[in-house]
Amino acid sequence: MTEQQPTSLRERQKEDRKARIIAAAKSLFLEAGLEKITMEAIAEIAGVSSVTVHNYYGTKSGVLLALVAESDRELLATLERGLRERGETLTDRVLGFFEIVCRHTQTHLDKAIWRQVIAASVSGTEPRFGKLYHELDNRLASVLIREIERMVGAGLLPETVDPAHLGWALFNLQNARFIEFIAAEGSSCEAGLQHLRNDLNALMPGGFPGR
Amino acid sequence: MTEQQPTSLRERQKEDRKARIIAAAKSLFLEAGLEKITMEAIAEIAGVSSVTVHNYYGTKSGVLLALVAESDRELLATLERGLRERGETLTDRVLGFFEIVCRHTQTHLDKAIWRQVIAASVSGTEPRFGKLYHELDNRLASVLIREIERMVGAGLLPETVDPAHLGWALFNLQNARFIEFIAAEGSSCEAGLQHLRNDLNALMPGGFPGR
DNA sequence: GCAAAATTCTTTAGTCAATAAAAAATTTGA
DNA sequence: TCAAATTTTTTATTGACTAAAGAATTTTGC
Repeated sequence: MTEQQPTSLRERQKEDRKARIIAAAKSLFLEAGLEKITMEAIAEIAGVSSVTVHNYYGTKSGVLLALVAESDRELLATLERGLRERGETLTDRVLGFFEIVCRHTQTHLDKAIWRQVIAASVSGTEPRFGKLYHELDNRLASVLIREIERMVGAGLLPETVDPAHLGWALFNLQNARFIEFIAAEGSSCEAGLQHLRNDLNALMPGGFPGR
Repeated sequence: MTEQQPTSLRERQKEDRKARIIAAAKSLFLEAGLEKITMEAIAEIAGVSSVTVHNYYGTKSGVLLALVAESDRELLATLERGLRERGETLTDRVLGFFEIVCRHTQTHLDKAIWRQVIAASVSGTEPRFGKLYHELDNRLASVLIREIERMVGAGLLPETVDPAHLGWALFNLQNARFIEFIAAEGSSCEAGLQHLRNDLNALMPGGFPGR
C-alpha cells in the first residue's frame, strides 16, 4: 500500500513532520479560515517549532502552495476527463479548461489561498517556492498543449499550428482571467467565462486561430 | 505654474506630507535599494510618524504603487508616441507596446518594485490599492484599444473587430509576459519579446486576428 | 555496542509590517 | 478667543521572518 523506499530514519522523520505540518495547516483552514492559520498555530498542532515550519516550507505562502500542490493531481485528472466533453472548437476547450479550474478552486481550496500563493509567485523571494509553482503551471499548461496536439491529430486544427506556443498563449490568456476571478472575492465563475469568451472571440473569430 | 486650488490648511498640509513621504521613499530607494525602504525610515525622513505613512498609503506596497503611478504619465506619453513608429501589423504594435513598457521599467523604476506592486494587486487586501492599480491598468489598456480603433479607421483591421475586447485580450497577453519579465531578475526584455511574438504568431498568424 | 562527529531541531533574540486604541496637538468655526 | 472637530502621535500588540547559539539525536567509525 504505502510506498516504502529504503530511507534513513532522519528522512522518514522529516517526511513525517512535513506531512504533519500541512495536515495542521489544512485543519486550521477548514475550521477557522485563512486568517487563523498562523505559523505558530501550525507549529503547535504539528508538534514542531515555528522555525522548523519556516525551514521546511520557507514562508507561510510556501505552506499554502503545498496545499495547492496536494489537490493538483485531482485537478489534472478532472481536466483530462472534462475537456473532451466540450464543444468542437478550440475556444470551447479553453473555456472548459477555465471553468474546471474555477470550479475546482471553489470546491477544494479557496480564493484567499490562491491570492496569497499567486502573489508569492510574483514577488518571488523564495527560490524553492518559484520552482514548485512553475512546475504546477507547467503541468496545467501541458494539459492544454496536449489537447491541441490531439485536435491537430483529429484534423480539427491545421497542421501549421505550433501546439506549444498556442497552448502557452491560451494558458496565459486564461490565467489572466483566473487571477481576475480570484482577486475579487465577489466575482463569479460565469463572469470570468464571459470575459474569456470575449477575449477568445476577439483573437480567434470562428473558434480557431488564423481561420 | 503650480495648480493652486482653494484648499483648506488641513488639506494643504496633508498633500505636503504625502509628497514628502513619496519623496522620502524615492530617495531611500535611489541610494540604497528596495530593502532599505522601511516604513520607519520613510517616516523619519518625511518628518511624520510611521503610523501616518500607513494611514496615508495603507501599506508599504501602497507607497511603492504611488511611485509607479508617478511615472505613469510619462510612460503613457512614450507609448502614444512610440506605437505609430512600429510596423503595420497588429502584432508589431503589441510588441512595441511591450518593449516600451519593459524599457521604461528598466530606466525609471525597478523590477523589485514592480514585483511587490503586482503581488499586492493580486493579494488585494487594501481596497484603495486595488482601485488605483486598476486605474493604471485601465489607462494602459486604453492606449492599446485606441490604437486598434485607429487601425480600424485606417483600414488596417476589418470593421468587424471589437476594439475593446481585442485590446483587453492583447493587453492581458502582453501583461502575462511582462509579469514573467519582472518576476525573474535575470530575464531580458528581448526574451520577453520573443515569447510574446510566439504567443501572437500562434494566435494571429499573419499579424491580424481571424485573417 | 560506544563514543565522537555530523546533522537537525529548538530556543532566544531581534527586525519589520501592520493594526488598534488612547493621548496629544492643531485646525476650524462660532 | 474658546470649544469642537479632526488628525497626528504615542504606545502596545500580533505575526512573519531571520540569525545565531545551544540542545538533542541520529550516524558513523571503531
